[in-house]
Parts: sequence; C-alpha cells; structure tokens
Amino acid sequence: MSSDAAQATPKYYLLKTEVLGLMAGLHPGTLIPTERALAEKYATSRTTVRQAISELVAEGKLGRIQGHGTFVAPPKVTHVRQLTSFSDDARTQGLRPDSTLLSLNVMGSDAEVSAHLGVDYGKPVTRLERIRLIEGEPLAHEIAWLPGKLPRFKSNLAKAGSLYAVLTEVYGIRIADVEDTVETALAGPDDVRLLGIEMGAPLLVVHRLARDASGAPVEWTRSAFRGDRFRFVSRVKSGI
Amino acid sequence: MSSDAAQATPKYYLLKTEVLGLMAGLHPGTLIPTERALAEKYATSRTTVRQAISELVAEGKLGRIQGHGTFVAPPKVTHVRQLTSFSDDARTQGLRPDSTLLSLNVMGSDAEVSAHLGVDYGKPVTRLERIRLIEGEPLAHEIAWLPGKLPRFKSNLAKAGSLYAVLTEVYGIRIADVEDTVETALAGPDDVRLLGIEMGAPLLVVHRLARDASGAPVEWTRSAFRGDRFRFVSRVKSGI
DNA sequence: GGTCAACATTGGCATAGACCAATGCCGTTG
DNA sequence: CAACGGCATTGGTCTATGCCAATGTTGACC
Repeated sequence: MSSDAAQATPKYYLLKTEVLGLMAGLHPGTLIPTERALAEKYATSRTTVRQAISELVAEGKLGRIQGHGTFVAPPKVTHVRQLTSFSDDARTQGLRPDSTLLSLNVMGSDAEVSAHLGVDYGKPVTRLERIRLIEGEPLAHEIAWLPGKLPRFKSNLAKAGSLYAVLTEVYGIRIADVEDTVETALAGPDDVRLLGIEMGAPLLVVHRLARDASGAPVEWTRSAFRGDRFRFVSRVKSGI
Repeated sequence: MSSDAAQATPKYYLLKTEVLGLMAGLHPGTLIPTERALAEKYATSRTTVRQAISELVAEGKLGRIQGHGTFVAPPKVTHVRQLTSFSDDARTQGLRPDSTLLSLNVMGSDAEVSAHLGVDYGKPVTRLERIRLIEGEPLAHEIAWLPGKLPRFKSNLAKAGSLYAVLTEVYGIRIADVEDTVETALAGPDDVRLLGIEMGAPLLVVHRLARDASGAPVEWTRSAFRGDRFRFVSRVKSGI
C-alpha cells in the first residue's frame, strides 16, 4: 500500500500471487473459491479475477470447469526424449547470434541451485546472467549457475564469448552428459523488462543440467525463450 | 442435441479471423486500425477486440506499443539445434503411453503437404490422425502424412501400435534423418475439443520431417502438445 | 426406487465506460 | 533553431453489470 512500486505492478498480477498463496498445500483437484467470492474478498471486479485466474490456468497451475468450479491442477507429466546441444548454432543458418552480460558474480547457493548442482546450501556458486540475441533482437533470458568459483572467469569469458568454449579450453571442464527440460510458461514482470515482450506472453522455458564424465554437475541453467519469436529446428541422422 | 453448433464459436474468435484477414499482404511494421476503430467497425466492445488482439500478439502475429498502435509482427526467427527421436519413450519413466486413432485415409495432397513431402499437388498421400495419451490423459494431437498409399496399412498399424515400427518392420522403410521444429501456439477450437483444454491455452507445436537414407521424405507430422501438462526431458551423452 | 423438471451455482462471453500511461505531434518560448 | 510544455491519440488496467451455458442438487411425480 505504502510503496509507489506497487503501482507499477497491475492488480491482476498481485492477485495471481495471492491466489498462488491460497493454493499452497492444497491437493490437486481441490476447489478454490469461486470467481465471485474472490472478487469480493479482494475488493475487485470479477473481470480482474478472471484475468488472474486465466493466466494461472494457462500455466497449468489451475483448471476450471463451467458450472463446477476452479481447482488446483495436477502436476505436469514428464516426457523423456533424447537431444543434444544448445549452443550457438544459429550461425549455421547465417544468423548473427550475440549475448549481453547482465551480471556475473559469486554468491551463496540457494536451495534450488544446491539441489541441482549437488553443492551444500550456502556454499559459493558462480552465477552468470545473460540476454541472448539473434540479429540484435533479444530472444532469451538465461541464468547459468556453476559450482564454486572460477579464477579470472570474467575476462576469460569476455575473450572467448562462448561459455562452453571457456569451460573446455581454459578450465579443462568437459561436458559429457546433458539433460534438458522444455516447458511453456507465461511472461512475468522480469521477462517483460528484459525481453521487451508483454505480460502473459508464452515462453519456452528450458532447464539444463550438464555433467562431466564422472557424473558431477558442471552447470545448471534456466533459459526463457520468447515463444512469439522463437522456433527450434533440429536435425539428426540416425535410426528412429 | 444434434447440432446447434452455429453459435459455438465465440465472437472474439471470429474477430481474430477478421483481423487476420485485414493483415493479409501487409508488411511487418504496418499499423492496423486502433482498438477503438475496430470495436466500432465490427460493432463490438473494446474488451472483445482486446481479447482477440491479445491472442494474436501472444501468437507472435501482431505487436503493440502503448501510445503508438498495433502492428503486423515480423516473421519468427529460426534456431537450429540437434536432437533425435520423438517416439514412445515415456515407458522409460514407467508411464503408460497410448494413442487413439481418429482417422486414417488416403487423400489428395494439399499445397503444404506437397511441399514438405515432395509429392505433386493432388497426388495421393496417407493421412493419419491420432490423439496421444499418457496415463489415459490426452496430451497431444498428431497428424502425420506419408507419401503414397501403403497396402493393408490400417491393420498392420493396429497390430504393431507404433508407426515407426510398422514402417520399418512391415514396409522396410528406415528413417535416417529427422528435422523437428518446435514453437508455441495457442489452442483453437479443434485443440479445445480434442485435448479438453481451454481456448487460448499455450501449446507446443512440433513439426517433424523424416527422411530415409536417400534423403527422400518419408513422413511429415504436426503435433500439438498441451503446454500446461507437458514437459520434455532429454538426455544425451557427448560433447558440448 | 427411478426419472425428470426446476432451480441455484459456477464459469464463459460480452457490453459500456472510466481513468492511467506512453507516445508523438505541435506550438510556444527562450 | 532547439528545447520545453501542453495535448490529442493509443494502448493498459479496472469497474460494474448482464445474460448464457454447463453442472449438480433438490424434490415432485410416476
């Protein structure tokens, strides 16, 4: 109420957060309050409530049935599939890829990063945040976490450009195993700011965990690609 | 209750089609009429116009700038990437995959299919339309086109289950090269009906072109996966 | 006991209008 | 001429409200 920044975020987005709070701990299938009830509770209109709920439905967090109600959605199914790299092969199409460094620092790992990198909670990890561009247009927001601290990482990265090139050539870290997760999400305020898209735009969110030959995690990355401008094309030679 | 299907399509969806018509032939960047103008022209409210336009924006067909206007968006960028198969590896996770046959017939190829399969326009192609399910839940709508006509295809497919298994084991067609395109889209009436999702829900749309060792197209497929329930996970062992 | 019609409830669609925020134009002003 | 300030235009958010469509329950009726 007091902060002016609150005015920056639309009401329906704040309401989204409120509803997410309501959902915490509820089992899938549990009905949440009706749209009319939420409108009254949060002193807003049903239209605004519907805008908030619609996005949560689009994200797969809620479901709704006309005449019945709105309920907590079951968790996503996971589909396994083989694929390989993610590096800058835009060049093979004659496109000009680039990246902007937003931040690069060493920090204490949070719970999520710890879990993925197999690092103790609070121990140092390197955090690399970049914007990926193609033909000068921002197409993806990427945050990579690496275990520990790499000496002279910033200058080495600036020289080589490619993260994988630096890891291999300078630090002798070879990636032997990669696991990608691809799913859709909707753009929030950060994505809007960094990618120049609009609230609620669909995103392709890719989480990548890379390991070395010993199976030790080397990198964990979260990439958000603009769904409206992006298209993956992949080729492979082999059976089935 | 046979068919009053007339007013089944909502007004904002019809308006979407209208606006798409307006856009035809316009260069990227060209401004379309303002929301207020469209509301008047089509005798509707600005709210309805905004719902239609918002979906077109989410699909990447339009862009808009506050204080300036709404314009035709530039075409999507394409990113090349390597990956492999798409077949039923859900089992590796202990999930139960299944598919429902919606239709299977031989028809004259349309322009789009001709282009991809390298078949003359109007020549016979086999069209296979299925719903993919995991754990009994519909997750994807898939239409596959194969060049020509395959004898006893229906019964062979029923026996084997897997399309690739039939092609290989019965017809001796081996797939040597595959090209996938992944992008986001929003659910339209067909997707809503077949997948039980709601209008405007985000989808992962995959187009696949498979070739044999000689480079001849063997299969062209369009798959629409529910973005709210689906997640790809891929593993691979190898460099970068 | 089973059937069916009526009704209340809930989400789905649409209207009309208000005010805010960003943009761009234009005229005034220094 | 350049810089600034107003102002109209356009999209962004929100309100208040109405009716439709699907669902589920209740209760009369056979």
